[in-house]
Amino acid sequence: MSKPSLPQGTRDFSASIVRKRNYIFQTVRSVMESYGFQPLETPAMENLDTLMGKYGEEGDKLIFKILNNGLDNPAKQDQAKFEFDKILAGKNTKGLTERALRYDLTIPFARYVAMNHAQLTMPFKRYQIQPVWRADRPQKGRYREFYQCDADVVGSYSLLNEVELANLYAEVFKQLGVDVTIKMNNRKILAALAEICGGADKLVNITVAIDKLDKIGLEKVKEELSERGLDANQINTIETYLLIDGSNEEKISSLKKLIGENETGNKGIKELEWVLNYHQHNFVSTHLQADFTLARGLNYYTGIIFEVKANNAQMGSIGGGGRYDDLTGTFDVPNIPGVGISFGVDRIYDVMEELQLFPAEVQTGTKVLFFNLGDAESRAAYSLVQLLRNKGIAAELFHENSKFDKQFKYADKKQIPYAVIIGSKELLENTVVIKNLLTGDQQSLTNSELLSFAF
RNA sequence: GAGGGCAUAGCUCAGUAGGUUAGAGCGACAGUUUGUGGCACUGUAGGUCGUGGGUUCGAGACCCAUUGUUCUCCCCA
Repeated sequence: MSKPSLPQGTRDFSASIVRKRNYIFQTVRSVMESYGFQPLETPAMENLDTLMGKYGEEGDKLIFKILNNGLDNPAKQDQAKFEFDKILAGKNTKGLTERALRYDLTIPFARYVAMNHAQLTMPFKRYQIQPVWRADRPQKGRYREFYQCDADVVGSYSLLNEVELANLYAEVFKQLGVDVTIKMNNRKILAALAEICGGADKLVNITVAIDKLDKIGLEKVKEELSERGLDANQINTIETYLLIDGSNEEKISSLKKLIGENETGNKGIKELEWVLNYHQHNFVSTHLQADFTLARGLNYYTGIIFEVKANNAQMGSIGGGGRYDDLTGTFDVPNIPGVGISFGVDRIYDVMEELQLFPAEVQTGTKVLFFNLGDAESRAAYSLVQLLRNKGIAAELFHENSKFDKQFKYADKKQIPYAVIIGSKELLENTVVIKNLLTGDQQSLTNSELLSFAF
């Protein structure tokens, strides 16, 4: 047996990391619950049909497929070889694989809504926190298994959803202590820009190029636009658009001049203004920023789009989302609109680690360690341990009758704040010695005093 | 899909121009010290140098291949 190892792009999480990650999950979960979102969990695997073709050609390649069982059955080997040849010819894969690991949470959610829409109370608000898998080449901050954390509302066209989702973002990051900017734009505004630049068919080219602005800079974006077939005049218009700056109000008024009478564009501006103004007098408004350079790569967005950036950290977006019109159309259930957001848990973790935002309490494990000084002594200790555990205090009895030295070291390593010592003398008197391992102070307590001790 | 870097003890890494018996720190274990820890000191264990070939009198080091890992680009979270 060779050295055990981990599949590429996966990670083990040790205790302190799990605790910190759970702290993020719990915060997100409790805020989502307080906004009326309900939990949903879907299977790790979906039918391959459900996933294929939903993420574009590149995405299809990154779906982890699960090999069918029974392919090694001698009676079926000819069939298996025949199916394999079909795959080599680029044809269907049913004979060898018909299931795959979930690639994101959105399509499984759409599948769920399509299957259950008749029973669901609309608008339906769900959140989902589960791992997803991608056969991507791992690199910094990118893994083959990672968690997504999504909240979506389907069956409602109301902009109040966007208002609440912006609020939800602000609330979660306030609770986590991360100072953020919530950037907002509207796909309708980008669509208007495309129309002004000569045609709606240019929309995808324009959004893909603009999406890279942060990364590659204005000049490179212009080059890319040129490569994608836009002429100098059109690029000039886009540049004017990208250079719009100032406060939210100033930006919108500049944009209105540029957009002019374009109907889609004005609708988009109106929606954006409405959501921004809704938050005028609360803590959310200081975080909201109209940003017309925000594009987002995914093409299914049709209305307002979001992206969250941490203000004090070098890090890409730590959250994103937007409105899409026809989530379940691909499953033949038309006319269910939706809007959703997502939290980038791994990146949020990195930001919080960098800025040291995890509270110390996150790490507390065992509160008290009972020393083991022999069979009779440890029996007395064990019954006290159980009583403390029943009171919700994390307690342990050291399992070996080892030297003091060793038991102390165990407590140190696990950062256990209290030690309780029951020796022959204490055993006779029904008392314990409790020692604060940080200060070194110790005192003698009766057993009943120990049970009401403030740990 | 394309292109780089790295691979030596449980962990982090040294290892000069190829030359005897491959080192350090941390960690583990034991002792100083069997009812009071963290420190200190002393000692012990732990390596077929990722794998397979090749060059050489001689390879941890050089060459080729292979596997793993990591990073960049594409794409994405």
